[in-house]
Amino acid sequence: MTMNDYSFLTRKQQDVLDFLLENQSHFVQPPTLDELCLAMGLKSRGSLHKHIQGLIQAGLVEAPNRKQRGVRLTKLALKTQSAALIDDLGVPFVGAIAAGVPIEAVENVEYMQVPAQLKTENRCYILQVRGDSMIDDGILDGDWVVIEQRNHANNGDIVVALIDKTEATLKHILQTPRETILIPANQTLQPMHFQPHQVEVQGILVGQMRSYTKKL
Amino acid sequence: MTMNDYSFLTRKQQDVLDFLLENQSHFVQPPTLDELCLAMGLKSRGSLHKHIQGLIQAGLVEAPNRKQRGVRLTKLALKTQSAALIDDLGVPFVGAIAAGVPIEAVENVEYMQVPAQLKTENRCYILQVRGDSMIDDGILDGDWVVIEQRNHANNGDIVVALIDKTEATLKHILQTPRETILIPANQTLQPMHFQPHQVEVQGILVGQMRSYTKKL
DNA sequence: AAAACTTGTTCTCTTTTTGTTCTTTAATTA
DNA sequence: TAATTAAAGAACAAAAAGAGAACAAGTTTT
Repeated sequence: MTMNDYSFLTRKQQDVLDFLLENQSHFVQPPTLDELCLAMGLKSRGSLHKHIQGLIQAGLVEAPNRKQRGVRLTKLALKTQSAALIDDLGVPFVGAIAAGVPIEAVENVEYMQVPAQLKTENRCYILQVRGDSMIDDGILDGDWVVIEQRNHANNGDIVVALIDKTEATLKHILQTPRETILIPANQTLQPMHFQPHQVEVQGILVGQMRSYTKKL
Repeated sequence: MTMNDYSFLTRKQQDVLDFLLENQSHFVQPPTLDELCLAMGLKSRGSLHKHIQGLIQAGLVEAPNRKQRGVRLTKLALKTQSAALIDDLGVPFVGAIAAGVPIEAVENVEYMQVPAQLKTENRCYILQVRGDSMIDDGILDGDWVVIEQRNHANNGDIVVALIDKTEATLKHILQTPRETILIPANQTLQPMHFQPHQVEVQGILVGQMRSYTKKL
């Protein structure tokens, strides 16, 4: 199984690279040529040496250093790996959403590590909830919600809706040909009725998170 | 923050460090060079001495002290060890918790990548909530909760409590000298009163997650 | 207090490991 | 068949690891 496809690498170089990537860890000593030989089923260091040289030329393995031995991957190699395996970057936290106020964006976008279960295949982002309009659905003030970026929704979905291009809010949506209704999950609040063209779906709720120790 | 990169250590230095980390708890007193030699199968203190010097330079072993002998690890060494374990694996998902039923453990422990905001420095694990006993706190059936492993709690904390060593439940806790009260967050349910010795705290709630797409 | 023992340190010397280079051999391709 | 490529193995130098002796400063035993 090749994890990365560097077409300019030979077959054996690929194999070596894959092995290094799989067994790489910050906390383990990089393997020596002999150990790599054993792992790859070679009997001579000399044979392996040529492949390593190729990987060094490709910038995927650190240039040898008389002082620091072992075959270690470069940052480049590690970077391309994480990009290939999972989106290791996480999900961007873009701001807070309060009923009736546009999304207040954060200046420096942070990325949060989100478990796979809380996101979808498609582009997602994170908002922090302000207010109690969804409290009956167990979405409290301060919760983070994972939103899948979309411009359409099904009836009953919880959506990020932009009203009249000015106000953003998190609500249940009910769309009919004549009107669009945004329904809070809070017995003290009333559903809001709009002309369909007034409401723009910006995403649907796919995940939610809460911290009981860090409040902000 | 600098990544814990031990790659500047030589093989043997790493071996010695590993040994010290693994057996650290077994030593009443920090081991002497001779004891370490014996343990590592060396015949000369002089050989070992060089490796220890390397570890001292790396800040992983305490600088020697004529008065206080033995090889002792620094705080840094202990810290980086636990950091290595937790960061790589994520948080283990150990099972489901329903009011009045022991935790049903999953057979193959999965690890979930949890955002830093939802966990603490200490050991955490994940449970899936069954039932509606905490619904007024916005904790719904099917939610995942992140629990910090602990055996004590403060009044008002939401805890995983083991009752009479048989039933596990997620509730608010109120401890007095005479009794321990477990309080559900559900208007239709009553607080439960116990003798203090009947209730065992297994952890406190530090984070919570919900998926709107994957139900199980 | 003196002798004997521990413990960490330093030194020299030897052995082993490791990366490199080279030649030879086997396998594959043109 | 000639040319190309990959592997094996030998040889080598530098680094790392090890053994053992010697020594100083402290402990313990006598």
